[in-house]
Amino acid sequence: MQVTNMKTTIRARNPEPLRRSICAVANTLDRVGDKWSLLLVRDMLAGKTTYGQFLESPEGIPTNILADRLKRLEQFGIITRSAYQEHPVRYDYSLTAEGRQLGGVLRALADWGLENIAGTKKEMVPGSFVK
Amino acid sequence: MQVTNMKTTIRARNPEPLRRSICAVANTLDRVGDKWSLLLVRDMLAGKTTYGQFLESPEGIPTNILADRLKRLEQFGIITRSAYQEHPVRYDYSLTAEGRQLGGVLRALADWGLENIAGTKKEMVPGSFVK
DNA sequence: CCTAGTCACTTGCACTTTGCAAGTGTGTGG
DNA sequence: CCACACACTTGCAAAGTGCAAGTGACTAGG
Repeated sequence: MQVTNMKTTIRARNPEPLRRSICAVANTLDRVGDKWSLLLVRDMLAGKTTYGQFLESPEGIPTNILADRLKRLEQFGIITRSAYQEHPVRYDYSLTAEGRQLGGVLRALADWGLENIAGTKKEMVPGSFVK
Repeated sequence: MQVTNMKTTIRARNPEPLRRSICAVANTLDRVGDKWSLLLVRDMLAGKTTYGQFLESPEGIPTNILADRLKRLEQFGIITRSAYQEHPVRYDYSLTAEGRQLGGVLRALADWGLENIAGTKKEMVPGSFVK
């Protein structure tokens, strides 16, 4: 079918890999709309900064997914990586201003869950969602 | 099909299939934290109600995913399905009060995208996010 | 009555992503 | 030299996604 080839051609030529539409919601979901990314943002808003700390969260993110998500979020400009020591080099991760703005999304998700899913709790450091 | 029946049976019997943690954010993401669910909620907030209308959205959801997500969202109590005509039976879908409360999440996602992703637009019917 | 068309799905299958376990590289302390 | 810790990377099976094609119920046209 021609339509499929067209789509592929458009994708290959377009510098923005897979933009599903110009909708702000869809584009945001393409960056952080998966099972893990926003949980990492949550952890960073709660003060976590290192690979090891992210692994301690109760949801139990797999290590390969964690490494991949940290890369992605850095590419999107949501987090930054910097060495906090040499010998051996150890990196920590923290939110950019852009990433911190996701606090609004996190707050909305938490509010909805608290109101509509029994047994959920707001486990955050008090005030961490409040910019 | 046996597999599908199994899945359905397990879900029906087990009120909470896979709870990753008690965190409100994580639980909300387990319900709507995928690539498509929140776009369907967006469409319904914009006034769409039928299967065919959801297919018209610019993101191009595959039909099998659409059918699956409508089932899931109904099971979670976020949407309801009802026949809007007999002969032939045709169903339409609309948000429950619980589902409409996701408007807050959608608004937060849209705000973030508008501010941080170039070329995005708020394509919604004016005021549709504002409860 | 036969054919074409619409709507709402379902099915098949290739491809992609996820998740568990195990391994790797670079260092420190004993 | 050995054990250990941290921060990853790799292998591979299982699950999820997406495209295309098919199905069933019905309707309108010739």
